[in-house]
Amino acid sequence: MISIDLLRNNPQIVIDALSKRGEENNLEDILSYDEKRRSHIIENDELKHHRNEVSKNIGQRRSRGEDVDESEMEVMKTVGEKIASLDNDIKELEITINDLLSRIPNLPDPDVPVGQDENDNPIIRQQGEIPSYDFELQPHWDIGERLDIIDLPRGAKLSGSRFYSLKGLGSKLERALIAWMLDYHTDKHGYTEVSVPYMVRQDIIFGSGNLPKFGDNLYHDNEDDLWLIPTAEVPITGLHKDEILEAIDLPKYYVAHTPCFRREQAAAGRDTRGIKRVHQFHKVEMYKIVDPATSNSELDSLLNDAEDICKELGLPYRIVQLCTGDISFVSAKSFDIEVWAAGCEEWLEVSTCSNCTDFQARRTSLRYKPDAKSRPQFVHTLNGSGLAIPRIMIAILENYQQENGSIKIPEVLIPYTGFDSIS
RNA sequence: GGAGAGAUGGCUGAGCGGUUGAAGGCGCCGGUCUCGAAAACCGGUAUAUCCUUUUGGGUAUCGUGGGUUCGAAUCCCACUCUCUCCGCCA
Repeated sequence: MISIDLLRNNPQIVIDALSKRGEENNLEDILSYDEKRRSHIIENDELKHHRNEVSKNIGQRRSRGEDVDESEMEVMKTVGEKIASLDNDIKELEITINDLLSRIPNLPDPDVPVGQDENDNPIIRQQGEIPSYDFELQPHWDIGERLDIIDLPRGAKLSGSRFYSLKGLGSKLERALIAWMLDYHTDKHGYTEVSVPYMVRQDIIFGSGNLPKFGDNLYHDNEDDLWLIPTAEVPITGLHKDEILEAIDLPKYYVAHTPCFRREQAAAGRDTRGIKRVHQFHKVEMYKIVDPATSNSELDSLLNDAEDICKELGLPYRIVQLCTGDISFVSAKSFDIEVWAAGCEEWLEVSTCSNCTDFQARRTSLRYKPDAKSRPQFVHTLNGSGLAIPRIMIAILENYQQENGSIKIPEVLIPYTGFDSIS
């Protein structure tokens, strides 16, 4: 949610920032509803003030045993009716304003390169050489079938297309990756591990910015009105909803493993083979709640934390900055990490690290007091995958192929897998 | 799923329908005292929103949403959540 104050006082700043994202919004409507709302509040507050005075006075006279004229109360009854009707108008205006405001994306950071779509995303740096192989490489879906560790047909039998099943050492590899990543971020990077529900209430998923605009991409349980999380970012954002933190509580670093559920309606027909784009996958997610002044440097360190995982696994990767047209709805500034998958010969997005500034904090009402005397301020929140498991599995399977058809396990994982190759 | 109890400020805990934004206690902040500290004493200590914006003032908020009333923390209804017991269950 962007700040209504900013929109009121500096509409041009908002318009310019949004136009860099290629967004057109009916900001004039919001401003006129806002003006109407405020004028109603002024009128209503005066009426309420009047009513409070008269009622208090009636009470005082009653307690002194004086008579109170019935007609006086008749007059106040009509005042009460007027107040009720204004209350109602104001509430409706606020719902309208809130709904319009909640559909406006975050404003991009001034540093973010201006562009239309992913084709305008600059590559910031590349780490590691793309290895060359003197034998023919297989894509992961062939490897997985040949080694009997990924079972796509049976995954589909259970749940339909874009679901997969793992088996044997494939399952163990998945489990090892999750455990290792969690340990790495908690031990080496100072994150606190949290376990959170995978289904959340509507207000929680609104807070992270996935509703109202992106409900199509989510699974929803009608029976109990709960939403399956598309990422751990959603419940972690909600963890401190409606709280006012102390300055010494910041920064908070959280890491969580959860499954992620995505309907991927918009991606129909894309990436249909293998486990690159699926409806349910595991992910280790990093999350930061920070002092607003520090959020961009916190983004750099978040990105480094995610990169460390790629480095430790020995996977070549590159950092791509998302341009204004490609950053997500909630983000002010984002970097993607893409690892090289040697078998299908493409760069796979395994993490997006984002500074969401105060956008989610506003939606979820998450504030802090800079010091004991000052008023509460919104914190900044950041999130990034650390990392998405299936795509990392793809990269490991494809990049660590050996000439004899086996897969070598990266050194750091062996204590977790208990084996050093899959054959 | 059944039965019962409860929800008040950072915490604890009062609150006959009428100066109750809310007693008392604890905590926290500032001050007095002190060489310093503790103790004691004095003062302050919620959030949102609107108007003025230096100061200040109005309104709303006692789980949430409705209702009764000139006036609701207090009465009525619905819902949510927490706790206890029974049942079921990984």
